[in-house]
Amino acid sequence: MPRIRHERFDCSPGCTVEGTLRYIDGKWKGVVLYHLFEGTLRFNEIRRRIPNCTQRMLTNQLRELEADGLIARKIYPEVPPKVEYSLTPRGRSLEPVITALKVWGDANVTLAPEVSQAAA
Amino acid sequence: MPRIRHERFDCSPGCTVEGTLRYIDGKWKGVVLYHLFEGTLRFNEIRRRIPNCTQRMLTNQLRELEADGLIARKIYPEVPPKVEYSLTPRGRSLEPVITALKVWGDANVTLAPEVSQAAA
DNA sequence: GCACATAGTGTCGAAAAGGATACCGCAATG
DNA sequence: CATTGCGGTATCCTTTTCGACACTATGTGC
Repeated sequence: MPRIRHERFDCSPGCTVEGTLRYIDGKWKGVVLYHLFEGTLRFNEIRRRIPNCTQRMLTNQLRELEADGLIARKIYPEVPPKVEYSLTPRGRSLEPVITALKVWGDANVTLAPEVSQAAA
Repeated sequence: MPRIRHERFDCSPGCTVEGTLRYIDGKWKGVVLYHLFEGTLRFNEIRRRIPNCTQRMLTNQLRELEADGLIARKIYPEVPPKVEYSLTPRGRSLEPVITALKVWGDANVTLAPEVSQAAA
């Protein structure tokens, strides 16, 4: 479950902003959503796209996104397990938001020079 | 200091999304930014607009936003202290992002029933 | 028989975020 | 003299988040 940022969302006129943030807040949710905009992916396909994320964390994030109705989880009862993740319409409706975040990020999140080389 | 979501932002194609999130992540940053879009505000003016936020947390969030170059802090060396907060150009450039968050939130973050009647 | 791939789960512990409360100096106000 | 408003700090504590690591069952290939 994501951090519950405010138990009530009428605290202030801008609180739906925080409300949206509550859905995409979580260390890897933004990236997961981003990759799912490309299309349906299996668990390990996502995992390979986000190598820094541990299996347990990925499971957590996917479960939270599913609980929030943003992604759908389809299990194929085969014997090498197969699970596919895809966006729900609600999840897909986040696209402009993610896009806005990406646009700003591309312009402003300078993959910091000292970070990109040292990454200490 | 905000949570450092990823020490590297080249981990995955969608990582600038997370990079942007890093700036606005923090329990009250979204609301603070939202209010500052209205114009310059003094410390206690912001505080009164976000009554659920404690003084310590507000100070923290403002300091982080300042450190990230999103807001400017102007101190008037008067004897009843006076400090004004305003957006920097960089902060103002976040407006489309905050707006996208708000638009989605207004449509999808259903203010809990008892809340939405109060908001009506 | 052994390792590998699949999609997870369980437990532990460190670190960070966030909340509660008390305190600061100073001026004006009552 | 006491209180209020200003813009914070300092301290303590709880909750949440996140990462490391080990473990599961099943089927296939070697």
